[in-house]
This record gives sequence, structure tokens and C-alpha cells, in this order.
Amino acid sequence: MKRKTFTCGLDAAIAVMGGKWKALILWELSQGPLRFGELKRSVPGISERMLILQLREMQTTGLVAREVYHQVPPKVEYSLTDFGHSLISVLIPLGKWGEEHMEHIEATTSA
Amino acid sequence: MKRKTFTCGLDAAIAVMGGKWKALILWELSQGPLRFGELKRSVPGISERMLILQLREMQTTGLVAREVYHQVPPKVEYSLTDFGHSLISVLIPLGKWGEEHMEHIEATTSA
DNA sequence: TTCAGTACTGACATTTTTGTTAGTGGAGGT
DNA sequence: ACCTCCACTAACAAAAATGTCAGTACTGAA
Repeated sequence: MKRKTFTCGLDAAIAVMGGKWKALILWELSQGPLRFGELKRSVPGISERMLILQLREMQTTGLVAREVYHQVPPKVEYSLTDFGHSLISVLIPLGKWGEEHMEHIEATTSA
Repeated sequence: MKRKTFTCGLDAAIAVMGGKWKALILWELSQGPLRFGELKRSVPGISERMLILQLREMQTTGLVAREVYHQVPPKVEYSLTDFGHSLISVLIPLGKWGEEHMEHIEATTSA
């Protein structure tokens, strides 16, 4: 996440959705808006810190929208923007590919 | 690259093609087989070490095949396997998405 | 009155990834 | 004789990503 110029579109796409958590978060949000705590529970293993960092980055790239409801148990809802939806639509085939080959991938990636 | 279980297909796919270089290498190889030195020149900025590390990982996951020609300037050719081609076919839409939004991505990803 | 839940933030530590530099050994060019 | 290319490898260093833990201010429930 430190370049300004990309050598190809894949490069740019990965800059936006690469890393350990972003795709997972996008995936959850593609099912509908979620508040912070819900999102945390639906992405198993993520820490609050990581979740916020990733959400912040995705806000600045415009993939995710954040809406605050001024209530007294505070409520903040995250959702995909149109831009986010456009990304998810091309990520779905990749996700299917991963599912189809998951056994093989589990067996061959690292120890 | 240190898990055995994935929460979804995207997760698995990213385990296989995530990181700074793999997608770029896959992209180059999708145009046809290349030898080590050619690959190095066509992926600008990659170091020899990184190139080999990534190639090795992609060999063990079965995306890339390595063929050695026992000649006297040694010649080693890398190519995509069928598995690799199946991955590239779902990565192409992602690459197109990245191209279409590249300006926006360049403008919004980090300093 | 203590505890859980709300959505975070900051300091710090560790892990993972990436990069740098130097070196292998043989052959061909100048 | 010297340099380059070939495809690597090893030791080490730096940078980036991720994780851990504590704490914020408020409210309602036990």
C-alpha cells in the first residue's frame, strides 16, 4: 500500500483488496450492512484494531461507507458502496474458484 | 500462508495468489512460458530472490511448472499449469476492474 | 456495585514479508 | 585476462503487516 503507480490492473486491484482481512470483510458486507460488533463477530479471529484499520482504509478508497446513528448505545453501521459492490461482483468468481480448489490449496500452502 | 483452514473461498484464493508479486508473475506467464531471466526483466522492480521465492511457492501450489533444459548456458522455463490457467481466467475480470478504476485507486491508496 | 456491551484509540511487541548484498561455476565475447 | 550472462543460493537487514493489551465514556442489567 505504498505505491502510486501500478504496472497492471491486477496490481491496482490487489492494492485495494489485498491483505489478510479485506476480502473477508467485503464478503460479509456484501450480504448487507453490519455494525462494528456484528462485523467483528462474523469475521472470526480478527482483532478490533485490525477491523478498524481495514475499515478505515476501505473507507478512504471508497469501498465502504460508515454511518453513525446518534443513539445511546452508539450504533455505527458499515455497508458497501456501489464501488464496493462492483468489486465484489468480480471477486465472486475468484471466491468460487477458491472454494472449488480449497482442499488442494489447504494441502499445498505451507506447513 | 500459515493456515490450514479457510473461512471462505476468497480466503483460500488469496492464500494462493496474494502478496506483492504473484499476480504479476501469473499475468506475465499467462502470455506464454518465460525463462527466469526474461521473467525477471518483465516484472519491473522484482529482485531475483523474490522471484524465485514466489516461483517456488507457486510450484508447490501447482500453479506454475518449471522445466529445465540441460544446456550449457542453463535454461529454465516457467509456464502456467492448467490449474494456473484456471486461476488467471478468474483473475482477468479483477484485472479489468483494477484498470478501469486505476486513477481512483492511485489517488486514494496511501501517501 | 460490579459487569457486559457499545465503538473505538494508543502504545508496544511480534511476525511476516520484502529487500540488499555477495557469491556459485562454467562458457562465450572483446 | 576480464567481464557478462545464466539461474540460482545464503546471510542478513529493513520494512510492513498483524497481534496484544489496556483504557475511554456511557448505559442497562444482575
